[in-house]
Order: sequence, then structure tokens, then C-alpha cells
Amino acid sequence: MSAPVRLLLADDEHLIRGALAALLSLEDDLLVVAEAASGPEALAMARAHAPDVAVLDLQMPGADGVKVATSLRTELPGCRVLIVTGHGRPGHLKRALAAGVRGFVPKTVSAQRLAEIIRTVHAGNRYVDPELAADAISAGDSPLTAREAEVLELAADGAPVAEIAERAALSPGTVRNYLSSAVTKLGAENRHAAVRLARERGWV
Amino acid sequence: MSAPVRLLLADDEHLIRGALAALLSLEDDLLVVAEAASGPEALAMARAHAPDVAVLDLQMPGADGVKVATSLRTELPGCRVLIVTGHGRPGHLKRALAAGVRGFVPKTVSAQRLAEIIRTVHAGNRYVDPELAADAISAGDSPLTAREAEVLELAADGAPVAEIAERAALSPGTVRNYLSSAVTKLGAENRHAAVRLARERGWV
DNA sequence: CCCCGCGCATGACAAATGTCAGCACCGGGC
DNA sequence: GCCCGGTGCTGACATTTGTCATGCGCGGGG
Repeated sequence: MSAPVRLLLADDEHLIRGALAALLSLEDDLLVVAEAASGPEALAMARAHAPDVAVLDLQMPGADGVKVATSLRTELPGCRVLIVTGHGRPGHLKRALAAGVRGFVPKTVSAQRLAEIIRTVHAGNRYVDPELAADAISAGDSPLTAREAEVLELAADGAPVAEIAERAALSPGTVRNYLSSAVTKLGAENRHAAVRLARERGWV
Repeated sequence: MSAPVRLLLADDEHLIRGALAALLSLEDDLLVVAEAASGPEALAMARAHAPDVAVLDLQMPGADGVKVATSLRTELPGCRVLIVTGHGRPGHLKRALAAGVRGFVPKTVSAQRLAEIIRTVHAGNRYVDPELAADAISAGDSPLTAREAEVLELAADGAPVAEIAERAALSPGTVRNYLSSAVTKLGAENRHAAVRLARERGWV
């Protein structure tokens, strides 16, 4: 019998985090050593406790799960990262894998499954939810170039072109060109519908 | 010693629902008699099991917590409804209370608190998270008229004026007038920023 | 080496949008 | 009875946005 798997749990919803901690603690090969309610807190906890596996919510205040994973990758290479998410957007999965995340599961799985997946990840294997993986594959790669995506993101809150141009340090005309090409590529009616589509596919 | 409080749990995230069920079952005066993963399923379960308290997530597929609460109010008047939510928008709280909901709490509370609140609600009292209540009061009432809100909602997915006009059975000019007045009232830069603001305040 | 795609820009034009004024009808409150 | 606010429409105008052509420099792949 080997030592228990030491876990870090990070989720901004106390209810979920606490419940999860309680359930996972029922498994005798799992041990929750730290909890966090935000991205920065998760990083601090990870540094302090050096867990074997970090279970991170995708959406947290401060820094999202992928950002935390990126930092952990260099600071604690031995710590495997498992992302759990409510609404899995295809693009998030891709970015997460690029950040060295070892597992990616929706919150629709049961606690038993999660415990198994934690063991899988701890053993050095990867686990990606099959449905999310299928979505990601069928959604394909983002057709947007880096600048197009950047400009589209700045357009997300409904700002006028002039403001986007200023914030991106680009000419207003250039901004309109990028927006236009992004809208065309996404087959949207206008930039706002394009933002919505790109968000749905996780491309922004 | 009275009979235990019979609970219905509804949340689309299996992980949370299961964890919650396990934690609440630790309290010996609480009994989870049914679970559901969607709005319609929650209604069906409520009809079948007639719980004392229904704990509903605000955002569920099919029908949201407030819609379910509205239906339950007439079908099962004896069933108290408690809404839990991840991101509490001020307007949601108002609509929930109008639908006869007895409790409204964010998912940031601990399971112990939740158990207490369930008892409070079951006893016939109301409970609203103080922070959410403060937000709702400071956000105030929606300054939008019924039509303004309706048109703004149709504009939410970035549809052009012509499409909004058709879907609302209004003249395009009228649609633009309503949008303009909504944008002015909300102090937004354009309709899309207005949609975002109205969403944040829970006015749409 | 040459071509192509990307980044960045300008200019011009058409279309959509935002803003304003004005008019009509209805219903509720004083 | 009168006024006011909400609803609905038109027309006119300025501004913003969307689209397209065109140009230049750069870097990577064939």
C-alpha cells in the first residue's frame, strides 16, 4: 500500500469545494491537503503544500484554471493538474492541454468517477472526457489569426471601433478590417454575433 | 423529534448534486428523497415525491430555477423553494421572490450554512443572502419599459434591426427608437453594451 | 529565390445604426 | 376633463460599421 494521493482543491464555490473535499476524503487513498477559492490562492496553496494532483475549476476569480496550470507547470513540474468545468467549451480543452493539463472533465461526472480519474492522472496518464473531446474535434481549430482573435476579444463588451483601436494600438481602419475578416470567417452577421460564436466554440 | 425534512435536489452538475446529497444526508433531520438534472425533471420529481423543500439551481437546462418555482407554487403550494446560484444577478433575486421562492443563496456558502438555511425555510421563514440582497437594493429597479426590455432581449444575440423588428412584429424604426432609449437609460455606448449591462443587473 | 500569408495601413463606398423631432392612440391618475 | 407616460409609427440626419481594393514590409516554405 503506497502513500495517499495528496490533493489541492480549487473552486470559488465554497459549497462545491467543501462537498467535494468531503466526498473525496471518503476514499482512503485520497487526501485533501489544501483548498483555494481563487486562482492566486490556488497558486499560493500549491507552493505551500506541493500536492500530487491539483483539481482546478476552470472559472475562478483572479486567474482561471488554465492560467494556474501554466504557472504550476514550471513551478511544480511534479504536480499533475486536473481541470473540472461546468460548461466545457471546445477551445478551452485545447488550451488546457497546451498548458500541460493532464485531465479535463465536466462537472456532470459523479464523485466516484472523479476519484478514479484522479487516480488515473496521478498515475501519469491523461484523461479527457469523451464527449468534450468529440466536441473539440468536431469544432476544429480556430480559423482566426492571432490579431483577429485579439481584436474580437476587445470587441466583446460592445466597445466602438475607436476604443478597440486605442486599446489595441491599431488604426481604426485596421481594426475594421480584422473584424470584417473575422466575421466573414465565422459566417456571422456582424461582429457581435461573431463574438458570441467564437465564445461558444471557445476560440476567444 | 419530528419527521425529517424531505428534500428535492436539482442541479445539472452531477458532481455537485451528488456531493450535496451526501453532505446533507449527514444531517439526521434532512432526507434527500429525489434528485434532478434539469428543470422539467425537477418538476416531475417534485410531483412524484412531494418534497418539503426543493433546492434548485438557478441555471439548469430546460427551465431555470425561477420557472420551476413558479410552476411548483401552484402545483405544490406546501413545497418551499430554495434557490442556489453560482453568480447571483440582482434581478434574478427579485424575480425569484416574485415567484414565491423562500430562500436565495449563492454557492459560496458552506454545507453547514445551507443545512441551517434549509431548516429556516422549512420552518416557514425566508432567507436571502445579505450580500445578494444588498446588491439587489443598490441596483434598484429596471428603468426599462416592458417593450424596451423585450426589444433589448431580442437584440442580445447580435441580430440586426430588421430581424428584431420581424421577430417583435414592430416597425424597424420603432425598434431603433426603443433601442436608442434603452441605451440612453442605461448610459451605454451602444445596444450591445446595453445588453451586457442589463444582463449584469439581471434586467433581461 | 520567389510566393504566400500575415500584419498593418489608407481610402472609398454602401449599409446599418444612433439620434432627434414630431404625430397619433390609449389608459390611468389627479 | 386634462395631463402624462407608454406604445407605435414616420422621416431626416449624422455617425458608425461593414466591405472591398490596394499598398507595403516581413518571414517562412517550397
